[in-house]
Amino acid sequence: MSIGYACLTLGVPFTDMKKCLIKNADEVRLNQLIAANLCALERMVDYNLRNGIKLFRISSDIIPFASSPVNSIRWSEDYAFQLAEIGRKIRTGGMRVSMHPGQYTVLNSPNAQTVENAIRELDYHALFLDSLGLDASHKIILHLGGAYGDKSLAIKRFTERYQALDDRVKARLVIENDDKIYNIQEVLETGLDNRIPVVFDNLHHQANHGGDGGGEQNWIAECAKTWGRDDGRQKIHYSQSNPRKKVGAHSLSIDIDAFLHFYENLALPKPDIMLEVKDKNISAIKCVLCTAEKGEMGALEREWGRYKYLVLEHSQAIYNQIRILLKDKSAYPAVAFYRLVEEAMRIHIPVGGAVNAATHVWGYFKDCASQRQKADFLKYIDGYAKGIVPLFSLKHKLLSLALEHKQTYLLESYYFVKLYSDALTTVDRD
DNA sequence: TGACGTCAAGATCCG
DNA sequence: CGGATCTTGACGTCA
Repeated sequence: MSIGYACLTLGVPFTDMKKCLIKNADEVRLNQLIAANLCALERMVDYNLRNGIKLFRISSDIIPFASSPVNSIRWSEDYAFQLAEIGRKIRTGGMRVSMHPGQYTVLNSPNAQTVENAIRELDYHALFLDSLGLDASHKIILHLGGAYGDKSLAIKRFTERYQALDDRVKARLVIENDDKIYNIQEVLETGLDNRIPVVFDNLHHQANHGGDGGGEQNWIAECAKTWGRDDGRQKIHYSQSNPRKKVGAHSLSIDIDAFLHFYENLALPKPDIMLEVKDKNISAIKCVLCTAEKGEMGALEREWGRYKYLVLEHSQAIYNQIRILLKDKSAYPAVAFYRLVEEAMRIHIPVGGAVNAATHVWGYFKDCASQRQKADFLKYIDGYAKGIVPLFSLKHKLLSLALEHKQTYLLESYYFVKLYSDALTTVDRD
């Protein structure tokens, strides 16, 4: 059983996917982007393996405009060496990857051009995974598509077009219930009829119920039957909703107690679990460490190193509690640790806490920073305390310093993860 | 015709 | 000029 995350790796430098506008997509630009994105992918794979993350979704943006005529680069040949090397790391590390074409890849459309585009897009995804040298257990996930006023006809069109796909695509394709149109019952029927493995998505299921087939654990058990010998372990998608946003929106982070409740109810053998959550790899590590059969204290201490300034700015008291919790090196209090982290994150940042944390982080630079940088920092922290400078501007200054002075420990700190700062200022209530 | 979802690029503003 | 902030793009379906 593996737990993983989708597409983006937060808090790890130089893992961003680069893209461009279609009007700027000439051969030179596209080659730059492909080369940069493959480097980024390799960094993500390295990071995942360092952190025990064995499941990962590769962004469809990895090769920009791959299925469009604007991109005529023979990337699978020109970058064969890099692709093979990344694939070798994935295989030898025991990692499983997947890809998920977006909501605009619609195989069952009545529009012939849309279908042709969808087929090209699926061919691209299969070629990418083939170029990594990975077997058919590394999947491509797709939704059934639109309803067009007649679901059974639309499913029939999906089936016909599925059957006509290239064998290399068919070997990898799996289908998933969506939150609006096709519920798990309909997807499961389609999967059984066509021998296509089915991915159960719990949040889509909440939004779009199917039939009376019992609870989500029953559906997961039914979906298990669609996974054949060459398909690898069953996969599911797990996410929690963000109560501050409209229904169906993914949560900022995974609530560990709710996750463990779900996890413990899973029948054996447990499926691979792809988390769909805003804080991506950060929640993936949380769930990996909290379900580890024999946890290593070192891994927990590395996590604490990444969380500490973030926790400190929210609550000095919880910061102190975690330090005490982690003193006993013979224990492995992963769940207790994450409960405290979550509790800290629910506390609104006090000005004093933010100043305190920023001052701690500044401590890394006080010997190496120039006079100008020092004056700059003092100006920012003073401005923040007076309410003139926003907190994220102060943090941005510190992040620039960390980059310039190559403080790799700080660069991996969750203190700088923009998502957590944004969440404090963004209110999107429905 | 706009909302949907997503992220970074691109555009623009500001000091 | 560099940094901060706002807008656009790329896709297809559906109300």
